[in-house]
Amino acid sequence: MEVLSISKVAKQANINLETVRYYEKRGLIPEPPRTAAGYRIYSGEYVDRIKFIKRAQELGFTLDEILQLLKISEGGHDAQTVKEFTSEKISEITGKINDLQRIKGTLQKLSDECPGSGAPSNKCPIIQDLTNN
Amino acid sequence: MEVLSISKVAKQANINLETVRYYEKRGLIPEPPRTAAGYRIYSGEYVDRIKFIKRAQELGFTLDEILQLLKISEGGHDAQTVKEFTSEKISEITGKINDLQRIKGTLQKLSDECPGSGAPSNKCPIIQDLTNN
DNA sequence: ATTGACTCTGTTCCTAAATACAGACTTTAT
DNA sequence: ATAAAGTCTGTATTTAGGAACAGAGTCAAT
Repeated sequence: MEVLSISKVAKQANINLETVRYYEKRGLIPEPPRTAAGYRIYSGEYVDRIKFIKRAQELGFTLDEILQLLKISEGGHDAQTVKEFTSEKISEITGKINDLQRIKGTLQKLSDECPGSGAPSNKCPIIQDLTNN
Repeated sequence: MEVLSISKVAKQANINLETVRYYEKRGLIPEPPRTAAGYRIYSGEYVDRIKFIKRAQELGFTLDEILQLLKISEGGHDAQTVKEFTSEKISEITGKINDLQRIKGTLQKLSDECPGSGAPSNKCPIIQDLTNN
């Protein structure tokens, strides 16, 4: 298993070195083992975990929500808890997918209509996409 | 067409009143007409627009990105610009949808395995979802 | 064994997005 | 016509998420 210093893990995850420590403080990544001198020792799994965090953020999750996701996926919870949590998150995510698809559709239409022979009426109210009804 | 004061528009859009003015300053909503005394006069369309903004944020877009989305959808841009913008956004959105679907799948699996007869091995590394490969 | 590159903890600073406040005017309801 | 509620502009503060020091210790290469 590869061994990484904090600067290497940061570089591989394409994140600032200070942010790695910040995530540790937030509990988003486990405290890694240390060398005798106190240097943090990482493995590749940390890189994946950090990448997951960054991507989840881009998908609109806050760090607190991401922490919840990570915790629940690590097991050790009773069925009741898992059921409740997942079903709520799943419907939330389904809603996001839906809305993104609508926006995507609108952009597609906008693009298709655009080279518009001559029609200059390319006005596509994207707002309608997320108007619930 | 309904006429709304700033506090009403804020309430309907479920947003802080100050944020309405802030969005106006950022150019996210057009400057509304004013009464003789200088009070802003809104219509229902503003509510929709604000809701769109809030939701788009939840989908991971920044206010600057949302401004771009709104502008492009309002027409008046040359084909070249629209094509470039939309194709980039579309692929970005497609990526988001993809990743959300993966997370959703993992949560689903987690939930399904969970009531787990007796198996206490409900450990579902959600991180694998977004590990690009 | 000294120089340069890393890392440590702790504190400070920064940016985006929002929210709060101050002081003055306006409108509504009594 | 007066009090309460709403609004105005402009400035200041807050929060989340990070990024930047400062001062001290550590490691690797010459």
